[in-house]
Amino acid sequence: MDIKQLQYFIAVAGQMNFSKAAEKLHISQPSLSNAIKKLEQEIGSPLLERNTRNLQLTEAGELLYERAKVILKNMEVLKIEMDEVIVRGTSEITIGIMESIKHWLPKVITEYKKEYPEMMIHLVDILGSKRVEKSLKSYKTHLIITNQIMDDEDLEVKCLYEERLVAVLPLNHPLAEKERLTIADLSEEPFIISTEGFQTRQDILDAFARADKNINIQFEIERFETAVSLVRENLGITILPENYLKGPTANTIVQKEIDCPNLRRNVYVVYLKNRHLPLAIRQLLTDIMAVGKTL
Amino acid sequence: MDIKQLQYFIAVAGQMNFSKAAEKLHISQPSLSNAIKKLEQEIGSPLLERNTRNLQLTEAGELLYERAKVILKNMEVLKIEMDEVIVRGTSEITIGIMESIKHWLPKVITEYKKEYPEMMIHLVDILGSKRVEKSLKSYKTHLIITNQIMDDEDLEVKCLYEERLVAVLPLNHPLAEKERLTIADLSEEPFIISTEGFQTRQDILDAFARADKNINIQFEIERFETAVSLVRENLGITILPENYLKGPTANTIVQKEIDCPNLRRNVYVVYLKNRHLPLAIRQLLTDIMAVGKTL
DNA sequence: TTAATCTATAGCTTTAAACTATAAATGGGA
DNA sequence: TCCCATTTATAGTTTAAAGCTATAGATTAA
Repeated sequence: MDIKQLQYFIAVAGQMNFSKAAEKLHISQPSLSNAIKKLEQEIGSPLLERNTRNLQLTEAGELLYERAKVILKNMEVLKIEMDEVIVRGTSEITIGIMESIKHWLPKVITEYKKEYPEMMIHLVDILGSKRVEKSLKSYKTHLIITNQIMDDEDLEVKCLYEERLVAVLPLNHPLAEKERLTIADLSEEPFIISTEGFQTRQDILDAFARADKNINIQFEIERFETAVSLVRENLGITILPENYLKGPTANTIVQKEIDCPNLRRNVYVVYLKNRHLPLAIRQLLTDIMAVGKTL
Repeated sequence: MDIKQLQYFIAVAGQMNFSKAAEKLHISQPSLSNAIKKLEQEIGSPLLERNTRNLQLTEAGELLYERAKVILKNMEVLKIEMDEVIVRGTSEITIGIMESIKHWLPKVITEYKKEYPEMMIHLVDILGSKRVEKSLKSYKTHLIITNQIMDDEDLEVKCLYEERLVAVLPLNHPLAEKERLTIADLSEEPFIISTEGFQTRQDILDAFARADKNINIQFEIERFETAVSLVRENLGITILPENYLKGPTANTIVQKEIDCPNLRRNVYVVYLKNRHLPLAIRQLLTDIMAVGKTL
């Protein structure tokens, strides 16, 4: 029983048709028939009930199909890992990011590039917790930086830093004059919030619920940048992570601390626990993890 | 990258010697050298640092070694499962048991044999919780019947029945006359108990601890039969599951209920969650699980 | 330097996996 | 009912690769 035989069998069981499976495998139909026949002899039992019209898996076939899929998946992952572990002239790394880390990630990458100039870095936007999991488990991204709270035993989650969420108001907004701002103050204002699936949306809704106040949602957005534009146009107010507001944006709106100790979020770096990360990527991970201290 | 190549590499990495690995694999040394060379070409990186005196794994070699071991293990398990799923004239099943189920297991097997007369049944004694886990995970036993409390996510644990633990006294023992028996009554008596690692030992010690009473251990035994013999010879008293005492033993000692609601134990059937059990074994499992209702 | 030990190379043989051509089986439609 | 379309199996041949033996080359210990 070798890998090729399992691949052939998976193709037949997947297509439920020898001829089409053979085509997909780029071999002739008789070769495939022969290969399956040999596999059945080796196992000592038929795997398929053949009929010129219908194919059907036997009990043994069903079992082999389930198990072989897992083994082939492992082989695929092995190939990916072996490719990555090889020290080549140039190598690649893919990081899933969210927009609100723009204030520190470029600096970390600049430093990293001095040590590893040959590394090609892909930055991919990842939205929502399900995509975090999927992106990592399909081996598409090496690391993901997110504020999504992940609860999956296959994932390693490291907290980078904690930051406050602050109110964002248009210039000249009445609330900007107030000494102290509470959830109650924001309750009746037209509110701009992230769409379903974003952790920040949940954090904000939780804070309003705990304060037992209503929230008057008028806009749902996917990017903080959109939220800031809407605020600037006097269409509503919002709550954003304080670090996101650093930089040129700062003078175009008013940001104000809110009297609410729970209005905070954590930023994590997440990766697959069992994935082998080559040295160059482990180094970037270390650099990223150090960012919490310098912030 | 196929299974054979991985096997060859594992052999070399395990022996750290091409010639000895070749011998173990029953192929010539040049064939093995060639095979590893081809594997390295395919992967695109050396797996071993060669020296006529010392071999050493490269980083890629280390990674492949770890991953390949898992894949080969999966292949082995697959072969076992495929062998078992095939309906042959005669087939085998191995059950791990403890002695204290002799009062019902033979009956279940008698009934089962009427339906599956061709099944060969191995009964193996299993002592202690670590051995339960090991025996299942090495695919040596299909099912284990035990009172050990197992906490392992790979294992499926089904409770068959609950039974009382009762005091076992020699004939004419003064305590046999008492109307009601408590832990306190047993506290100073010379006590016979199972050795470390048995659930029943823990259950008894827990009961004494909860009652805040001393236990005067004089004998440690591995089999309940031994305990009963010692009691019969007036060397001490003990506590055993009530069902164990059914049958001819019953008249040679005195058994007495103890005023202690926690002095009970559960009997479980345990098997590997992800193992494919062929129909004939699933049927026996069903028969065993039905025993709790008839008891 | 030499002997011992180990891996690599060269050239040959054998095995098995692929191909093409064709036969056999089956079910649907004329 | 019979024939055709579809699909899998068989036969025979070619090609590729995996194995073998013999031997060379490299390294260390004596």
